[in-house]
Amino acid sequence: MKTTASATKSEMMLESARGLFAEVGYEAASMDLVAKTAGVSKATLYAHFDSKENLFAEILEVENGRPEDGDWLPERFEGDVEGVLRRFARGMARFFVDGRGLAVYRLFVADLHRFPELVARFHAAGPMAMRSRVARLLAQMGERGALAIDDPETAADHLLSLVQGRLPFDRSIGLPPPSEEEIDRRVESALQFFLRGYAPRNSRGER
Amino acid sequence: MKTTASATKSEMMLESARGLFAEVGYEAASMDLVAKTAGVSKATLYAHFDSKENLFAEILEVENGRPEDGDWLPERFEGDVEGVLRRFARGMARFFVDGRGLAVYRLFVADLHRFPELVARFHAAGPMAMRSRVARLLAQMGERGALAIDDPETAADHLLSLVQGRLPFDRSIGLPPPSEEEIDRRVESALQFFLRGYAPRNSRGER
DNA sequence: GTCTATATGAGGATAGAC
DNA sequence: GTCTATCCTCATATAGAC
Repeated sequence: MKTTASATKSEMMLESARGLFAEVGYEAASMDLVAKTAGVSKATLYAHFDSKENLFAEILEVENGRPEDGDWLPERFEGDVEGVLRRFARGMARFFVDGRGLAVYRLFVADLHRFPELVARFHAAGPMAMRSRVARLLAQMGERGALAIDDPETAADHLLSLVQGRLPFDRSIGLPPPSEEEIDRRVESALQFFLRGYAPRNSRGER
Repeated sequence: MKTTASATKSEMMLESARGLFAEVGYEAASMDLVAKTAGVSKATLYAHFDSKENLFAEILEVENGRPEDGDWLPERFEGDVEGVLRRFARGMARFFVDGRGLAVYRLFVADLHRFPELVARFHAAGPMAMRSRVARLLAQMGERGALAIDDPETAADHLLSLVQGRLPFDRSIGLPPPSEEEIDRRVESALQFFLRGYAPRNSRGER
């Protein structure tokens, strides 16, 4: 079964490259190392991917565009606002402390500027797609009067900025991950602040 | 005047390295290029700085630790809260769109993890020092009853996260700078949101 | 498709003359 | 202190056999 064997090696190479790029960045992930980790020769690696840049682009596209498989970002709002937003905020905070969000964040900031032709596309497929989904959720909460949302996109920016905070930055520079309790503490204070700022207006039009 | 000539060459080298590191990052800023840009030979460069890592550390320490010379972050609070915070927010947004803040942000995220022994010190001297100054300012506003600040450090995190938002990230990956109007629009919405969330409580202890 | 072996070039660092 | 010329390592990429 040639195809199966081929597919397996292909997947090994992709998987190795994915892990190495995310772990050590573009420069430090040499093709030698990728090949060695995947258990193939460099020539084989180059037979599948024309160049290192090419390999990088393919990996990043998959990582970046893959919809978040966690169950913390629902497609539509049901239930109580605070519970839904807390679930989302906790999931996203962890996504940026140890998960794929952190890996993509580092690769974007450290290396994406070298591939100007990829910037717009990846930005739209990654960060902007996430913002759109959050904005849609907040808009639904606004429509039901559970929050006072004038501009969903801006509100989404505010929520995302607050929940991420310094987490991806601190992690990227090499600081150790905060404890679970510390993450939840930060998430909770950001969440309560967000809910205060976007609380529905009362009958006199005040907050 | 040997010393003057020496000092001049020294400064040329430092200035070139500073600009190149900030512009293209650690890897892409080769010692060949630094020397060429400074108008000296590589041997001269190495006579002044033992290694590239050494040069990087010296540059980053100066850039990072230099107190912000802009006049948008006052040492102590006087005047009206909204005006002071608006001035601060606008200054900081621009600092992270085109200024030294952006350069330091990129160097930190992209390259600092390679120098584990520098992380803690630079983090304390840079981002944490900024946070402390903002926290002090917010604490003073809280003491005068102009804002409801329970935890100044956390409030400072919230303000900094909101004002920076996606700006340094977007700029780092290679997106063009937003217009002046766009910056001010984002700053204003972040500011109004912050003021809502930290508005002083009324006589019944409500917001 | 996959391997071993190698071409080619870039970049960090140094030797030795002045 | 400063230069020119050079060493050496390592990384991308390829040639050629199987």
